[in-house]
This record gives sequence, structure tokens and C-alpha cells, in this order.
Amino acid sequence: MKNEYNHLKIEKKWQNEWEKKKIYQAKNGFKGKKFYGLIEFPYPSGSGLHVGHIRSNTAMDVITRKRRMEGYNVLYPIGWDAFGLPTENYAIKTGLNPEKVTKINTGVFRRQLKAGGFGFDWSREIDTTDPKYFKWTQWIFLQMYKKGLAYKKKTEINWCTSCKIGLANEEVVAGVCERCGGKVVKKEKEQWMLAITKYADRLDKDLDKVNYLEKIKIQQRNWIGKSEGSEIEFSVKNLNEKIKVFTTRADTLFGATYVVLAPEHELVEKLKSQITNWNEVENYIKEVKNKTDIDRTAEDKEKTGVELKGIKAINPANDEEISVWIADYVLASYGTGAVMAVPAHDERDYEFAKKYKLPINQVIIDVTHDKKNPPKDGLEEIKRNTVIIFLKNRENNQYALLNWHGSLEGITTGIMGGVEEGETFEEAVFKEIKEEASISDIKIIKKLKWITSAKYCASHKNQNRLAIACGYLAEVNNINNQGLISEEEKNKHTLVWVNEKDVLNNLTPDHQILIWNQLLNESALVNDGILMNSNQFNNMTSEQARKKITEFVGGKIVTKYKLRDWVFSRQRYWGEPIPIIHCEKCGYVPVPEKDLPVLLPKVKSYQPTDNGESPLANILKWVNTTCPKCKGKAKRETDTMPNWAGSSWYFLRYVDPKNNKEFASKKALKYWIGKGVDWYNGGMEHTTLHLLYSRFWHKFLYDLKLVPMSEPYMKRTSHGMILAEEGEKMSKSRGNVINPDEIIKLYGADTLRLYEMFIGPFDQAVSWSTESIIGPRRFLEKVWKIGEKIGSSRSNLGITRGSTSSRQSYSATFQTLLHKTIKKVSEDIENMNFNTAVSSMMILVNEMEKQDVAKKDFEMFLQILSPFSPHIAEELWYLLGNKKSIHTSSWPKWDKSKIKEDKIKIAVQVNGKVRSEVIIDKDSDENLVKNLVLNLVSLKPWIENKQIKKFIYVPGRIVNIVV
RNA sequence: GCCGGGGUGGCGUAAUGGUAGCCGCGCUCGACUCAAAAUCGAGUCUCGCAAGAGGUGGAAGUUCAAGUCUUCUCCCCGGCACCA
Repeated sequence: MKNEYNHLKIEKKWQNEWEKKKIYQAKNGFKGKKFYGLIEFPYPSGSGLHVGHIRSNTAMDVITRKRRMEGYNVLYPIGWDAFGLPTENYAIKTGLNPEKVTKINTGVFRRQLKAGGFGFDWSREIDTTDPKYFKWTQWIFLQMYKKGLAYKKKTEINWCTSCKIGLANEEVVAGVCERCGGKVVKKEKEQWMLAITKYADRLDKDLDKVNYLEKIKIQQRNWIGKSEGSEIEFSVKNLNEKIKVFTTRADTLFGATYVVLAPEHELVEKLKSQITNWNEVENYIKEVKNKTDIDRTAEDKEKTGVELKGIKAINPANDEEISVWIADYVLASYGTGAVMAVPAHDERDYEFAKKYKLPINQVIIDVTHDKKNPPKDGLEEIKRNTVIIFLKNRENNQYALLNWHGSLEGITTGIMGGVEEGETFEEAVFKEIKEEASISDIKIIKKLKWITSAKYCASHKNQNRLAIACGYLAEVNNINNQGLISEEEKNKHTLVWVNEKDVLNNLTPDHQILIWNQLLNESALVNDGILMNSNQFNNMTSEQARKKITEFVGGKIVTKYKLRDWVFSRQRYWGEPIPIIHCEKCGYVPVPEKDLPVLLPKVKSYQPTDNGESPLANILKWVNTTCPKCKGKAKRETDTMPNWAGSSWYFLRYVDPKNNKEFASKKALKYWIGKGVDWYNGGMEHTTLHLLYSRFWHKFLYDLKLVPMSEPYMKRTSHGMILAEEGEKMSKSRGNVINPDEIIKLYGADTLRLYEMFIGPFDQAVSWSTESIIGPRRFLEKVWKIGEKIGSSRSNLGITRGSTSSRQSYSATFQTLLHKTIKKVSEDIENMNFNTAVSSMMILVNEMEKQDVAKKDFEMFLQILSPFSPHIAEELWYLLGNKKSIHTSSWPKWDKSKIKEDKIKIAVQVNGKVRSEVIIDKDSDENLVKNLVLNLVSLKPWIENKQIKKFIYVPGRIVNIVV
């Protein structure tokens, strides 16, 4: 009798069985090889598990299941990152206790994750809102405080004027409060900060030690934003004040024609009495307060600013008097909060200078290295002044270009030539147009503001040339006056006229493309180059000049980071209380470690206060306390920690989750995290904040010798999101959320897991498609059928039909495929190419359907399937007579000898087009292949009566014949 | 705007620089059925009767050979420090 594949029955059955047998619990003996696989623990939101969780959890589940079968002691833990805004906002709205809400939500998540069949070690479940857990979050904060890494600083928060509540950036939508639409302003508040910038250099440098995806390292490095630059002081005229600027382009100092301060810069207030247009300045500062940093620096927005009239600064390089401005594109938080503006060589300064008609002085000559004729090492460099002219015929808007012949064949340029001794640039323009186009009646309509240059090798003269060029736009007054071009010039080049839009398609030298683009649309020259208009520094390279000029003006070379210190305060209820007590006499006093954890008080209302303080500030019974030092009256800190706190060290707690003496024992840490977590997978969206924060905390703990290694994670990979069918984010408000419960009920967890592994490349975003799930489901039904057939067969071999000879041919072809598949799936899992692993198993099963399969071969297939679809694999495994779980069996090894193929089919191309195929021995030599190929009948029409210029044979790959 | 990623059939996608479209969905036709579903078989990039030609967002380039490498350009997605 046949059983239908009933996922409901077998999935529940095995989930219970596994829990009973504890097969996924990590062994605690601290012996043998171990593997710690980690996923980001979920935030238990009210909307339940997202299908995206299933994707990332399954991926690490597949990896850890494979490791377990490879004999590792595996730790694959789970927990809840449960403090946070949504729960608190829900509590404010409903009056329900956030603790209760969290209990309900984690209950839903736990049930859903269990239904997914994940091999988590549930005995180590943690919850960041559990006092036994956050006691240690507070404890680590106190260690930071003791080391001077936690400090108070005035910063700005988003303040909703109508809700009277501090808002997260996310809650500010288009400048207004997300919930009430009220006006949002910046409000100053003293907040706790963590000095992550003290670790900036190590956070950057130590990325070399770890195995993170390259794009993750790049993003972290960019976020940390290390840059070498100079600090230079501009004195304020007639006043004993200095403006310190940070710049990475000290080489352009002679071109600094004004200075810009951030509107918040302290000097602005200081200079108030000297500023003659203070009203205007003050209004501007007010306006800026209502903008976010992103709005401020976005380059598509027009730059704004106000001059500080009455104030002048002195450029220390040339002692020139320059104006001083405030503008919102300068941020107080980066560098020194002031910049020197060099409009000729910085896009933003250029735009600003154009708008406010400020002087623009070129000090760097851009140098283009010709790619076709690059300068050669060791040759003499000859400098030449040149003109490059784009000549326009006004009648048809066409431009004259020269197609060069001889040694310059293939090159197309504008009209060009050298400026002779004693000749002006303009004279050279007229001369060259006359020589090369034989037109004398022209008019110069534009001269390029910048001088640019090109370096190339003039190979016929065996010298390198530096052509210093001036670009011109000229117009023909009267084309009818065109004379005859001399024979000599004709031999050198042909004159052609092309439409404006075709100039770029024809023009070949990069240098001339730059000049053309600049003539049409002038913009700043931002590249390094050679100095000009810079007195004794002329002709230096930018790189040399940065150092020399910084020295010359008494500045210093410094390293700056974009990374800012971490604002650690939240004016919220649902977070870890910051364990600090304010005593009027003693100042800030840390809560003694024996008094940890500082618990959240039980209250009825979670409404924030109306003065920007946390809801905790209203609970006087909790706030008022005694100072641990002087026993006098004192108040508790009412700010709580951000949700990032608990997630900065949670992976450490998993190794010893019930320890109440320390956050984890040394022994457990050494065994499990001796060299860091083995493999941490998470979302790209966590690359800059969570990942960096937890690396920072870990380094701090390492410095206290509390963890054995300076980096927390050995390997970091990332998953892509699952979007709704229409390619949008899934969200309640859009109503396009897929509930995994329904999918599991209808198709089974095995199918859902398999589908999500098959859906597309793991690291990329993909759209959900309920329609497509049927594919993986059909696949599992086929597997079920084949398994049933083999299981019910009497023969141990599992072969029910066929003669001896057909069995042999079965052995040869099928086993080759089987072992290739084992190899591919094994390797694909390591590289997270889950989609192609599933695809190759589908190919194998399609083949299995066509023939009888030996039981032991089918068992090997079940083993490689088992990490993806653990329940059905287990069920069939037992059905075939096995007595112990498939998940504790040994991962199958592929047999190299079975994969090897002697004869291969390769394509034969003629001029790059496939014209035929040929079957050859794998290691045939070229002559043999050539002989075989040239006599192919199917190739005759393509090579007959043609001369074979080249015969290319890439062993084992392809043949290409060039005729 | 800055930083990071991506663009290939109707759809999700595959392809160490070497026969573009494997695998899956959908669709078409056929078998089974009174019928439908399920299942099984055949087909499915475009144009063309065919031979063949064209084709991986667009333009140019390197190469015997480009989806893959280089430059430019257009479009889409993620992050931007108080969402997690």
C-alpha cells in the first residue's frame, strides 16, 4: 500500500522526536572540533516571522547541519533582540506592558521557528530584555564608563512639537512627525556617548585579519572614513581668532578664495559683535536647524549660505584677504567644522562660488595620461604649449575634426598644434586653423577657463611629451572662403565635419574629450595634477605639494575619520536603564556592580514626559535614590540604552547563557570563540551599525582581557532580502506580507525551505512568488515516490527491474551524475550557492525517475538533501531501514574516480561562431584535434577554399578557426 | 548627493573570458479521464518555410573569442549614524 507524502504528519513527528533526543544541542565538554554558526537574532515584532527570516535561517541551518554531519560539535543558537521602539510605541498606544507584549511576540516567533524545522539549540535561548541578560549589558557599559569611554555631551534630538516627544530619525518623515504630522525641530539635550572613535583606527586596520565579503569590508572602511589630510589655520583679520580647517587638498591652498564655517561653528557666535549682517546670519542658522544632515549635503539641492559681513580671513599661503561664509553643506561633526573653499578644484565650492560670484583661481593643472601612447619610463620629458580648437560651422552646426594618418592612424582630434616661440596662444589658434582646415575667416567664441595637460609618448621622436593645452571654441564666419588644404597637410590627416552629438563618439584622446566636455559644460578640476599660480610650489605634483605647503604655512598632517562617537542615550522606556546615578555632591556615580541589574519600574503609562525626558523621569519613586558614595540624595539616570546595546555582545552569552557570575565563563569563551565566531551571516543593512558596534564592544572586552580574541567574527557573509511579488518591500501597510505559517501548512516547511534556497542567488534581493513554490513541492513528491518504491522493494539493492547489463550501464552513467552532484552540492553549500545546489539535485532526481536506483545511492542523495529538507529526508531514511537519525550520519564523500570522464564533447568555432561539435579524448594533443576537426564534414562549407590564418585549441574547452 | 549592490526569455534565474538561456514557474500541444484536477510525454529567446541571422539596459573598446574584462552612460535596489 502506498502512502501519500503527508508533510503535516511527518514534520510534526520529527520536530518532536528531535527535541526529545536533543540532537541539536551543542555538547558542553569543550572537546573536539567545533563550529559556531551565527545568525542575527530576530527582533520579535508583532507581525510575526517574515519569510526573509526563513531564508537566512535556513542558509545557516544548511551549513550547520552539514558541519554536524562532518563531525563538528555545532553551536547554532537563537534568541531575541527584544528591546525597541515598535514594542514601546505599541505599549503607548494600547497601554499594555511591553514586557507582556514581548512575551507574546517571542512566543509566536518561537512556535514559527520550531515549525520551520531549524536545528537551533533551544536550551541556550536568550532574551535581551531578561534582567539576567541585561545585567551584563549594563555591566559592560559600566566598564566602559570606568575606562572613560562613556561620557556626556550636548547633541541634538528630533523633537515633535505636538507630541512633545523625542523621535527617531525614522519617525521623521519629510520633516514632520510620522504619527501626528506635527512639526519636528532640533532640540539640544545632554546625552550619553560612547567613544567608538578611539577605536576607529583598529576597527579599520583589523579588517585585514578577518574573512568578510569584500563588499562588507569596503562599506565598513568607507563608514569609518579614514583620510589623511592637513589642519591649517586661517587667521581672522584684525582679530585674535583663528579658523582651523581640515583639508585633504593642501596642494590647492593658493586657490582658496574663501572660507566656510558650519552654521553651528562656535566662532560664529564669538564673532557676533563684528558681524554687520547678524540678522541675516541668525535667520539662516534657524533655517538650517530644521534640516537633516542628508538634506544638507545632498548635491542635487542647491547650495545655500550667508556671508559673515565685516569678517575677513587671511589665506596663509599668499596672505590674501578672503571672505568668510557659513553654509549648510559644511557639517560641524566632520573635520574641524570649517573648510577652505577652492572653487577651481572642488565641485561643491565651485557651485557655491558661481552662485555667489566668488573668485575662482586655478592652481592645479590636470594631467591626462594618454592610454593609447602612455609615457614610457626613462625617456626625457619635453614640455610644449599647445592649442586645441573645436571649430564650428554655424550654418549646419558641424564641428571640424581631424582623422590622422601615418603613425597616428586611428586617432581623431580637434584642430591642434604647438605654440611657437614668441607667438601668443590666440595667434596659434589662427595659424593652426589656417594650416589644417585652410580657413582664415574665423572668430574665437570661447576660451576654456582651465589650463590642462596631457602626458604621452611621441614614439617617432623617442621622447615623452607634456602638452600644456589651452582649449578654444571657434566659429567659421564664412565657409566659402575655404582654400585648398596643402598636400603636406592632406598626407597627415583628413578634415571631417560632424554633428555636435557625434563629436564625443569620434574624438579619441582622453585629454581632448575632457577639453570638449569642459568647453560645453564647465566644472571644477578635481583630480591631482601639477601646481601653478602657487609661487615657489609651481610645477610640483599635488602629492609633493600637500606636504610642502602644509609645512610652509605651519599646519600639521593629521588623520581624520568620518566615524562619529555613538549617541548611546534614548529618551524611552523600553530599553536597558543606563546604570548611572546623579548626585549633586559627587556628580555622576556608577551603580555598584552588586546592585545590577537596574530594573525597569513597573508602570501603567509609557508616555514620555513633555520636556524631552524619558518616561522613566515621571516615576519619582524609581528616580529618587541615594548616592552610593555619599549616601546623600540622588537621582537615577532616566535615559535608556539603544537597542544596539544588547546586540553588541549577545553571541558571547550563547556560549554560557545561564552563568550568573560572569557574562560567560573563560573556558566556554575559549572553546567556542577562541578565534571568533566561525561564520556569521546577516543582512547588508547591518554592515555599518550593528557590525561595527559589536566589533567595537568586543575590542573593548578584549582590551580588558575578558575575551580571547580581538575580532568577534572570523567570517561574515550577507543575505539578500525577500521582496513582495511586485518587487516592493513587504509591509503591513502595503498589505503584501506573506505569512510563513500558511505556506508551511499548505506545502510544508521542507518545501518552503527548499523554495527559499532555490529562489535566487543568496546574497541578492529576490521577489517572492507563491506560484513558483509548486516546483520544489513537486520535486519533493518525486523524491517521496522514489523513496517509497525503493523502500518497498524486497531486494537490498533496491533494484527491481532490469538485466545485469543494464545494471552495469546504470552504474556507469548514473553514478557519475550522483557523485558529480554530491561534489557540487558540497561545494555550493560552502559558497552559499544554494540555488544551484538545489538545481543540481533536481537534475539528479529527474534522472532517478527514469531508471532504477540502488538503495545505497539513494541514501547518499537523501543525505545531501537532508540539510535543506530535514523532515522528509529523515522519514525516508528510517523507511529504508536506518536506525539512527540522518542528521547525525556522516556527510557523503564523492568518489573522484567516478566523476572522471575520458571523452568530452567540445564546440568548434569558425571566426568565433559555433559551426560544429566534436567528441575527443580528454587529453588529446593539438595536432590530433586539428587533424580531426579539419576533416569534419559538417565544417566543410565554412573552411573550404579559405585560408586558415589561425587555429586555436583550448584543451578540453573549444576550437576556434580563424579564416 | 555619498557609499555599496544589481540590470540576461512572459517570470525567478544558470553560464572557471570558451556552444547564452541549465533548473524551476508559466504557457502551448498530446496521453490518461465522462469531465476536471493531479500526473506523464513533447515543445517554448526573437525573426525566418529553411539555410541562416540577430540577441544578455545603452554606447565605445580590449580579445581568435565578451553576459563575464576596460571606459562612458541610463535605470532599479540597500545603507546614510535615534527602525531593527
